[in-house]
Amino acid sequence: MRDAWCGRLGEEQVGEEVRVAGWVHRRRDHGGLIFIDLRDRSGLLQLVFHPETDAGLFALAERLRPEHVISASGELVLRTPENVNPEMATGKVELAVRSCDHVAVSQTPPFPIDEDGPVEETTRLKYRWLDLRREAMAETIATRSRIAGTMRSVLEENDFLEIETPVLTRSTPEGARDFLVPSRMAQGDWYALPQSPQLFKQLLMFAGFERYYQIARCFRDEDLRADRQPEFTQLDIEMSFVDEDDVIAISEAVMGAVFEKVGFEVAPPPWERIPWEEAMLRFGSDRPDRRYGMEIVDVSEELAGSEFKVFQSVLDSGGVVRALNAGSREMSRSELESLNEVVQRHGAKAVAPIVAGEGGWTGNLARFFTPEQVAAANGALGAVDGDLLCFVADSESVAPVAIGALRLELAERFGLAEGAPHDACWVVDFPMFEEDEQGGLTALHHPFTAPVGDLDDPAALMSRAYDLTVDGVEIGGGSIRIHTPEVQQKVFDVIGLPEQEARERFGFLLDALGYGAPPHGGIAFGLDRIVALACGRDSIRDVIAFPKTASGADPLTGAPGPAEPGQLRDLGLKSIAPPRHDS
RNA sequence: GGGGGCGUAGCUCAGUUGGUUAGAGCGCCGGCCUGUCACGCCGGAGGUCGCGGGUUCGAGUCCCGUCGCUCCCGCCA
Repeated sequence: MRDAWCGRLGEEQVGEEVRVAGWVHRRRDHGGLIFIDLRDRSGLLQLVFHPETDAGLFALAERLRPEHVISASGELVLRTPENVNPEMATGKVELAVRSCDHVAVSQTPPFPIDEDGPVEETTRLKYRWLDLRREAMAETIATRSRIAGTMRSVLEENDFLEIETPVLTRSTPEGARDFLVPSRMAQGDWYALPQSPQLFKQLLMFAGFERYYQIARCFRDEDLRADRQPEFTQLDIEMSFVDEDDVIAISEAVMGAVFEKVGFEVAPPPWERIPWEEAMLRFGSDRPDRRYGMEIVDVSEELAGSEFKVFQSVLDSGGVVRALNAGSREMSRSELESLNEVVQRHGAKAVAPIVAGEGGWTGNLARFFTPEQVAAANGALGAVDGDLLCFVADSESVAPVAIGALRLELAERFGLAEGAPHDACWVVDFPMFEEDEQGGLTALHHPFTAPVGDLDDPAALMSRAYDLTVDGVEIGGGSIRIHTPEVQQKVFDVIGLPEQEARERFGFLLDALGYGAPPHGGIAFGLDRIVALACGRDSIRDVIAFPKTASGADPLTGAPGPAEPGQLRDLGLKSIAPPRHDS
C-alpha cells in the first residue's frame, strides 16, 4: 500500500520512486493540472497530476474529493524555487504521480476537516472519527500517548511495576456516587466500578510489591464539568517504606520529565510547598494560581471597630474581612456590580469596592473609616493612589473562597495570566477532617490518609496529604496512608462509620493491616487534566478520544441506551423508569 | 437538584420595533482554467428558524412548556 510517510519526505528522497497513501486533504483543480494535498498521520504532501502522464489517471484525479482515500506512487521531485511553499513541512518537494489507486470514496464531511475552526460539540462527537482527523485533535491524542509513555518509562526506570486492578469490584467510597453493575450469578447483588484503585494499591503494598503504578480508568457517577468526565484516567502510584519527601521526589521526576517532553515550560523541580492554610489565605483556594500576584490579605484587624456596620457585624460574629488590591483599574459601575454575582455564587453577600486616593479613600463607603484604619489597610494591601481595592466580609469559611473566586475572575478579565510563566507548586499540611452539613466530620482527602496530631482531638488533626497544582489546576493528589489497624479503626470511628459497617465494607483492609503492613503512601495524577494543560485546552473532552457530553451521553454510540427485556430478565431486574430511548 | 448562555442552510454566523419572497461567508453541484497551495472566475442547488402549544390580522422575533448542548453552584479529587 505504501512505503513512505507523507510528512517525512524531503529533499533527501528527491529522485526516488515512492508510494504514499492517505486521505485527500484539499484539491486544487486547474483544469489542465490537478494538485492534491495528501494527508496521513505524519502530515501533508502535495501530489501533482499531469494530463499528459495518463488520461485515465487524470480522469481519476478529477473525481477525487476531500476525504477520499488513495494510494499513489511516482517520483518525488524538487519544486522549482518559485513554487516552494515555506508554510509546508514538505513544501520543497512534491510527488509527480504515475499511478494511483482510488481506495475509498467519502461522503461530503459534515464539517471541514482541513481547518480547526469551531464546530458544535455534539456534531463533533457524533462524527468523532472525523473530528479526530483534524490536526489539532490528532495532535492532542498523540501528545497524550507521549505523556503516558514518559510516565511509564520514568517509573520503570525507578523499579516500579505496572499492575492491573479490577474494574468490577466492590464499592470503595471516596465520597462519590458509584456506577453499579448488576450481577447475573448473584442476582440482587452489584459490582461497583472503581472510583480509584485506592484499596487495591494498598493491598499491593501489603503484598510486598513496594513500588506500583498503573494508568487506571476510574469512574464516578456525579454531574460533569469541563474538567470532569464520568470515566477518567489516573496515573496511580503507591510506594512502601516512604514518607512525603519520597513520594514527592518521584512525582517531581515523573512530572518534570513529562513537562520537558511536551515542551511545557515550567521551572524544574523541586517545586515549592505551600501549607494549605496559607494557600487558602493568600489565594482563596487549595489550588492556587500563582502566575500573577493580586494576593488576598486579611484586614480584619486593620478595619476592626469601623462605623461600617456590614463589616463590623461580620467581625462581631467571628467572621473575617478579606481584601485584594486590583491595581489601577477603571471599572464602570455595572462592571463592579457584576463582581457581586461572582462572590454570591460562593455564598457571600457582595463585594465592597473602594478606590485608594490621595490622602484617603473615595467612594460612598469611605466615610465609615478613620484615617488610621485607611492607612493600616492601605499598608497591608500596598495600596497607592488610584488602586481599586475589593473587600469581602463573611464567615471564616465563606470569605476566603468567595474572594478567591473574585481573584480568578479579575485575573481573567485583566488577562493577568497571559504570557506569564507556568507555575507548579505543592499544597501540603491539610486538615484531616472538615465539618459536614450535619456537624459531623468527613475526611478532606479520604479516610485512609494518615493523620498527624492527637487522635483524641480529631477536629484539630492534620493529615499527611499533598496536592500538586499547576497554573491553578489540581493535577495530582496523594498521601501517606494509615498502616496500623488501630489508627484506621479510629478514623472510621471519627467519620461516624459504625463499626459493623466498617467491618462489612473494609474488613479486608483492617484484616490486611494486621499482617505486617509496611508504612506506605502514594499519589494519583489526573492524566486528562495534565494533557489538557499541556495542550492548552480548557476542556478534558478535547484530550479524550471518545468523551461523554455534559449529560453523560455519547452521541456517537447512543450510550446510554436501553437494554433488551431478556437482558434484564437474566439479571433479575425490572425497570421502573420508562426507557428514554427506543431500542 | 438550582442558576446563566445557546439552538436559523452541511459548517460558522447575521437577522432591526412583531410586517412582503429568511440572508452572508465557507462547503456542495455544474462549467471554464497547466504551477496552485484557503487557487481563481462564472452559474446553481440547498431552510420543519430544535420540538410542541399560545398571543396576534401577522411570530425566526413575544409568552408558556419541552428537548439538546454548554458554563457555573451544589455534588465531585
